[in-house]
Amino acid sequence: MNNSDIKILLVDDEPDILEIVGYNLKNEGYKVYTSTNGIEAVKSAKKIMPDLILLDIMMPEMDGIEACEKIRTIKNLENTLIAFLTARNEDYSKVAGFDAGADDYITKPIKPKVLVSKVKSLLRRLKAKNETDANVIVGNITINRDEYVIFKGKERIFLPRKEFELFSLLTSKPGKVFKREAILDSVWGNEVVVGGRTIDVHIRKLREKIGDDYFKTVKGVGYKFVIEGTDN
Amino acid sequence: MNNSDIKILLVDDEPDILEIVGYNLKNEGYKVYTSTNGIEAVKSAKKIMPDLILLDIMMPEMDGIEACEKIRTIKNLENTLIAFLTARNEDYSKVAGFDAGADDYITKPIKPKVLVSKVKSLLRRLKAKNETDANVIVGNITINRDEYVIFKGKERIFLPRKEFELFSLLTSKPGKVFKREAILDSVWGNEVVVGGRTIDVHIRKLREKIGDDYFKTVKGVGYKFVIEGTDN
DNA sequence: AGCTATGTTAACAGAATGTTATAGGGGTTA
DNA sequence: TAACCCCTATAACATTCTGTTAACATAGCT
Repeated sequence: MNNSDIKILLVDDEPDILEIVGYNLKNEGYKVYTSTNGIEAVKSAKKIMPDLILLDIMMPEMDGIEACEKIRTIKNLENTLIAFLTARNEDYSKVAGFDAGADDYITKPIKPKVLVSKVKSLLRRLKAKNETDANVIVGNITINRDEYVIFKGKERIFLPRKEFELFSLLTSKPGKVFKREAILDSVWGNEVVVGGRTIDVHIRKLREKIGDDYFKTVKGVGYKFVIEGTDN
Repeated sequence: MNNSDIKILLVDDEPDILEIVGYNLKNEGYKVYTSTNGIEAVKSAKKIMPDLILLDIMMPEMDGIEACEKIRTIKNLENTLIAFLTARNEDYSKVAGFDAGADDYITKPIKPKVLVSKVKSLLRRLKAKNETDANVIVGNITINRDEYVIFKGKERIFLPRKEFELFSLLTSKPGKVFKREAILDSVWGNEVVVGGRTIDVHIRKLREKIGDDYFKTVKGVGYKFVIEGTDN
């Protein structure tokens, strides 16, 4: 993503701030849009779909916090980052305690370099956020390797390590039969030797936690994961 | 920030060094650029805007120290790290005492592993530097990196360095499980070796100060930070 | 029935982590 | 400099959880 593809909405009631900050951001190649109050900001945000919104807290009409809350309710703006601009001497607690859905705050007076640095940092976070959503989805099951958690629909299921690895393996190719030997190799490693029933017990636990129907036994061969309903 | 986003400018008049060092750095996924003298290096630096410059001291045309000083006067390169490459028998004091603005120095002969390790360490510092001015908000927790202070709601909590670093890391991606190994790398540095229980004790302290529920253990893997209430 | 492969359960052992206390390093104050 | 405090790491012990196994049950096939 090129900088010129990145849209930043800058909201402040002081024209000076808009100018200075806007100038610096444009210099970095970002597309900059501005608003001077909360109401306008919310409208603009809907239209523009910015990647990042810099929001002054103290504003006429609608203050930054309220605006932030409004924006957070807009579906398409879920992935938009929001950072508050606050005067240094404003009580942190005002900001900190406020669960308005902001991702960061930047203290005034604003130093251009610091600002740019923060913006970059924020956008890196956005990028990371988008990239790491590398969740595997099979049927109504979602596997999040990052968080070591799986979802069955909206139900969150925690699996201990070995179970998670086993599940991970089976779901990596739904419908494919994994031979016992192959499972041992993959989950336990070729060096480790465990008794023959160990796999069965783990399958049992998976069936217990996730549902019997997802795991099909192929006698004399191994196991396979099948997507709900289908007989893959 | 992915490794492939990181640019390293390598400056030395010996082609062999450029090749060997360059090879090792590329292997780590960094983008590597080279120059063979100081003048060229300064020009390249302006264009490339590298994250890190490895600068030989003894060079024709313009030596490393002078080049370093020039580079330090360039605005956009303020955040660039510079490390000197020095022969082991050169007087350290010349280098160390020299206030040319270098961030580190690496002694020749260069051992690839040591080099890579140092580079990683330097880039960690860069990252830390960039993130220093980010006040992150996650759930009802606010992190002020400038002052090594966090807020839980309106409660102000002070954390010592290591604890803060650890907390900082975990909160950088709420929900994500950080493996012990990764935590050591990030908070302690890959060179430092500390006992296995150290992480646990630090986690313990964080739990004590911030709340048990925020830190979840994933046995055999690591720890993750979860936002209050949610089970992320 | 008898054989084989898998299902199921509970219990155990050890690994992994939780917890507390303590020592040493480094800095600060009197 | 001594007395003190804080941070950090480690040791030592407590606790929890996982992985494995044994033992028995069941199913399908010849």
